[in-house]
Amino acid sequence: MPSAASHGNHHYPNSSSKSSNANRNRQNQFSDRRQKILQQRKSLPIASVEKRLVDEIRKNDILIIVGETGSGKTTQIPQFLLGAKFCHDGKVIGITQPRRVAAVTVAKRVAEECGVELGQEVGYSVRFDDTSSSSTRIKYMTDGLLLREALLDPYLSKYSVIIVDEAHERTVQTDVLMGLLKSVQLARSNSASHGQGLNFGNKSVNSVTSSEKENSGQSNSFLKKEHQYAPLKLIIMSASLDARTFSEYFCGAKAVHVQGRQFPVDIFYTRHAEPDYLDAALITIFQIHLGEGPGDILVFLTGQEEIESIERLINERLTKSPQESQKLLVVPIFAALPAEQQLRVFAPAPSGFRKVILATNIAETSVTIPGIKYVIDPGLVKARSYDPAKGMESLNVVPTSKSQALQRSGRAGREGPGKCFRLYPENEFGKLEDSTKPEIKRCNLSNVILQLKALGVDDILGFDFIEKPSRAAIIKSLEQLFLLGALTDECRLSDPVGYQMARLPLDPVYSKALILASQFNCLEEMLITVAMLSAESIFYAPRDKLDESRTAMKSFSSPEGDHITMIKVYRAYSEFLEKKSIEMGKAKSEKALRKWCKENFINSRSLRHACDIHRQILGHVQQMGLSLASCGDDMLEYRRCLAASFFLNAAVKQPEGMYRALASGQVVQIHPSSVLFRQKPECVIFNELVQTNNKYVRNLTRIDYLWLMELAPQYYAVQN
DNA sequence: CATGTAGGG
Repeated sequence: MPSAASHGNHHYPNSSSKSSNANRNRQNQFSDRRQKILQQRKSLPIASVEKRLVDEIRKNDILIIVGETGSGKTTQIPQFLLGAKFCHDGKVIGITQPRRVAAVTVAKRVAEECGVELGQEVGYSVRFDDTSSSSTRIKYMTDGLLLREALLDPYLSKYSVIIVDEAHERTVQTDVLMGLLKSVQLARSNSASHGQGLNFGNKSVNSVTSSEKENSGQSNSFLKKEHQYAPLKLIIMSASLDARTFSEYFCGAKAVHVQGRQFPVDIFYTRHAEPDYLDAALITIFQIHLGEGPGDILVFLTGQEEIESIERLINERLTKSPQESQKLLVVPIFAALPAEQQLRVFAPAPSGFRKVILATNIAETSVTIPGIKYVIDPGLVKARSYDPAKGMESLNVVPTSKSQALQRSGRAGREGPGKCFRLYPENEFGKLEDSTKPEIKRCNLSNVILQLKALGVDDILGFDFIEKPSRAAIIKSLEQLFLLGALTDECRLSDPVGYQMARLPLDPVYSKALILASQFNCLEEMLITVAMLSAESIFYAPRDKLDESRTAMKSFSSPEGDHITMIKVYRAYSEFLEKKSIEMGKAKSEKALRKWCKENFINSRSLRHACDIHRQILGHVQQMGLSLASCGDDMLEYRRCLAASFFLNAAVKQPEGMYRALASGQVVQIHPSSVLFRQKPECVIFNELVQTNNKYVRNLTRIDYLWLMELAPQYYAVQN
C-alpha cells in the first residue's frame, strides 16, 4: 500500500503550518510543533468529552463507542486512558485495526502527539514489523496479530484494555476476535473471584489439557487455575450509526456517541434506472468536468478490467474534445496495480488540470485520496461469496449496502463540501441492505476453525459468534480439516499435526503441504511454493501490454505447471538480488530489482511479500524441527508431494478442454493466467476454484491420476 | 479458446 495512505479519523498538520522562519533554532521549532499538536488535539470533537468518556470506561467493563469520521477516537482515546492510569502495573492498552497501514500510521502519529520515540511508550505490531517493546503502553496492532498472540497467551494477560477499532467493517478477524474477547473478559473477571478457566459458548474448556499437548512448553504456565487475572476492559469502536448489534452481543453494553467532523455532501440520484452504468459514469464524469467548479473526481468501479476500459473510453473522448476541455487527467487505482503507479493518485494534477480517479473499493477504506470533491457511485461492488456444498468461492458484482454507499459519498467531504452522484434512482437506495453481510458468512472457515480449536474451543457449532456462519459452512470446514489430518475422529486438534498446522500463519492446506514436504524431502521447494501462493498474484498483465507480458512470463514457465514456474521466478529473483547487492550495495540493488521486476512484468510488491512470508515461515519450520531438504532436480518427487498435499483439489480432463473437479464433480476451466492454459494435461491439482464469468481453476500442476490413489487412499480408494 | 473486489497472519 502506498505509504502516503492515511487512515481514519485524525488530522495531519499541513506543510504550510511548518515554521517559515529559517533562523529559528531547533528548540523553538520543536516547541512550536508541540504547541501546534496540542492545539490540534484540543480542537478535535472528542477533546470536549474526555472526562465523560473516561468516566464511562471506568464504570463499564464493556463500552461501545460510536465515533463518526473525524472525531479523533482512534488517536485520542488511548491517550485519555493512559493519562487516567489504565496502565498500572505495566499493563498495556491494545488497539486493533483491520489493516496494517492504519496500525502503523496511527501509532506514528500518536507517538508524535505524546512526544515519545516510536516503540517506547507508543508502538505498533503488525506481521513482519514489530516496533513494540517492554516499555510500550499504547500498542496499535492488526486484529489478526492479536489473535495470533492469543495462541501464546490465551488470557491476553498483558492487556488492561483492548480497543477493537473499525468493528463495523466486520472482517473475519474482527468477528473472531470479538468472540474471543468476550470469553477472555469473562474468564478474567471470574478468575479474580473464583479462579475459573476460559469459558467458550456453553461449554467449559479444559485449556490445560489441550495446551499440554503443545510441545512448546513456553506458552502455557499461566493457565494454572490458581493464577489471578486483573479484569479486562473492552471498548468496541464503530463508525456506523447502528450500535445495537454490538450492544446486544455484549449483553446490553452501553453505547455512547461521539460527534464527527465532516463537511456536508450533497447527494444526487438519477431520475431513472440506468441501463448502462459505465456509459452513465462516463457522461457524469464529463458533466462534472465541464460544468462544475474545481475539485477532483472519484469514480467507484468494480474491477481492473472495467477501470482499464473506462480509462480508454475517457481518453478517446478527450482527444476528440476542444483543447480547453482536455485538461482531465485519468488515474486508475486498484490493489493489483504496481505500487509506483498507485502513488500517482496522491500527486496533485498539473496546474489547470482536474484529476479523475477510477478506483475499486480500495478507495472506500484502505486508501484515502486528498482533493476529492466529487464522487460518482454506480452502486455496485464485486464481492466474494462462498458455497460450502461446492467448496467454491465466487466473485460477483452485487449492489452495495446503504452503509457502503454512505462511506463512498463521505469521500467527497473530507476537505470541504462535496457532491456525490449515485447512478441509480433514489427509491433504489431505500431497497439496499443496511449493511454489508459480515465476511465470516461469506468465506471458507477452515482457517478460523483451526485457530479456534488451537485456542481451546472444542465446540465450534456452539461458539458464541456475533453472527453465526451457517451450519453447513462450519461442517464443511471441519470435514476439510479432518481430511487434512488436523482433527482427530473426536474432532479434536491432532497431535502433532493439528498443533503444528495451527502455529503456522498460513492457510491450513499450505501448512499441511509443508509438513508433508519434509517427508518428501522437498521442503525447500514447498516453502517457496506456499510463500508464492500466499502472496497476491505475482505476474502483472496490463491490458495494453498483454503480448509483452506473456513473452516475459514464458521465460519462466515450466511445462509441468504454475507451481514450478513460481519456484523459477522466486529463484531468479533471489539470484538477481544476491548478485546485485554484492555488485552495487543494498540500496542500489533495490532499484535494480524493481527494474528487473518491471521488465519481467512481475509485481515487485507481491514478490517482496512472498519473500517476507518465506523468511517468517522458514523460521517457524526450523523451530518445529522439520527437515529442510531440497529435492534438487527431482521435480517428480515435488509434484508427487503437491498431489499428496492438494489431493482435495484434483481435476481430470473432459472433452473440449473442460475439466471435472473430482471432489465436487463440477465442470471447470483452466484460468487463462495459468501456464497450462493451452497445454490441457490429463490430470491436474489446483489451489483455487473461483467462479467469475466462468468456473476457473488457478495455480495448477500436472500430475498422474494414479498418484491420487497411492498418496491419498483415505480419500480416493473408497470412491474408486 | 481469453483473466484477479478488498483485507489479514
